[in-house]
Amino acid sequence: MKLLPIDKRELEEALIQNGMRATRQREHVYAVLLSQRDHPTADEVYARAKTDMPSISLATVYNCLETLVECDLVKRLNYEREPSRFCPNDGDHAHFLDEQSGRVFDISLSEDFVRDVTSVLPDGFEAKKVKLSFTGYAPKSRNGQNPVEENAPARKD
Amino acid sequence: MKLLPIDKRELEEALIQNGMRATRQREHVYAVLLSQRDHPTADEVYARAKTDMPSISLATVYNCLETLVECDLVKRLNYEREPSRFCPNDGDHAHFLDEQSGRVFDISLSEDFVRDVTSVLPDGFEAKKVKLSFTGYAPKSRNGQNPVEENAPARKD
DNA sequence: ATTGATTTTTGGAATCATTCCAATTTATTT
DNA sequence: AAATAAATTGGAATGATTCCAAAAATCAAT
Repeated sequence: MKLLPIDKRELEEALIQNGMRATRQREHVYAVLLSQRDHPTADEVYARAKTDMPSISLATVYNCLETLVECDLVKRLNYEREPSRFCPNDGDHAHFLDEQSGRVFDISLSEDFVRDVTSVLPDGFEAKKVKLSFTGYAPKSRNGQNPVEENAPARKD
Repeated sequence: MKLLPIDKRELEEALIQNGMRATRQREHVYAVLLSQRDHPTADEVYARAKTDMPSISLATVYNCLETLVECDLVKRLNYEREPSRFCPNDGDHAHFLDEQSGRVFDISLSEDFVRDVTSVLPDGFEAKKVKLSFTGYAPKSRNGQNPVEENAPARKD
C-alpha cells in the first residue's frame, strides 16, 4: 500500500496548489483509495488505513478525504442518506448503484458526452460540477468477474 | 394550501396503487410541497405544514415525504451531507445548485435527452432511476425574478 | 354503522455519520 | 534551532433521520 512516484507527485502538487501540506496521513489515505477501487465509506477507509498505519485516527481520515475531495483528486458519492463513499478521480465518469448487491460501478463518459450534457442548461448557468448517477440492476457477474471497472487496478499505465 | 381535485385524485391513486392509505397528513404534506416550489427540507416542510395543521408531527412529515417519494410523486434531492430536500415530481428534470445563494433550480429535460443519457450504460445495465445534478453559478436574477422555474406556480393548467 | 384488522400518526428516545474542539504534534519559514 | 502555521488526535457534540410502542385513524366486512 504505497503511492507510486507519479501518484505521489500528483498529490503533492495538488496539495501545494491548494495551499496545503503533504503529510504521511494524506499520502496514506490516498494510497489506500488507489489500491482498491471499490468506493469505500470513510469507516472502511479508516479500517484499511489502520492496517499499515495503526495510529491514524478516524477524524484524520475524514480530514484527509475532505482534503482530497477539495483538491479534486477524489470524488465523494452520496446515495440518499447512506454514508458517503469515495473514489479516486479517474477522469469523467458516472456511477451506477446496483440495487441487489449495493455495489457501485464506474461508468466512463466520453468527452463528447460531458460537453453535451451541459447543453441542457439554459443561458447564463455555469456548471462547475456535474454529477450523473444511475440506480438499477447491474448485469449478473460472469464467473464472479464484473464487466466494468469496479475493482479495476489502480492504474493502467 | 389545499390540493386541487386533480392533484388529490393523482395522490389517492398513487397511494392505493402502492397499497397505502389516503390520509389527511399525506394530502396536506403533498399540498404544502405543491404550493411553494422551492425544494424545502423536511424541517421546512414541517414548519409550513404546521401553519394549517398545527398538530402534525415531525415524524409524520418524514413518514409522508418518504411515502410520497416511494409513490414517485416527489423527488428527494441530496447535496453532499446536507439535509434532504424535496420537490414534487414535475416530469423529468435535472437540478442545479447555485453555490452563491444555495438555491436549487429545476432544469427541464427533453424526452430525447433522457433516452440518450441511458445510452452511456454498457450492455446489461438496467437503469431504473437517473439523477443528473449540476453545481455552479446560476445567472444573476433580473430584477428579482429568476429565469427558471424555481418558485414557479404549482401548476400551469 | 359497529367490529375487527391493519395502517398511520405521534412524541420522545435512539442512532450514527460527521463535525467540532482544544491539546499535541508536525511541517514549513526565518 | 526557534518561531509560525497547519495538521493530527481522541473524545465530545451535533443534527438529520430513524426507531419505538402506544393511541388514533382508515378500511373491509358484517
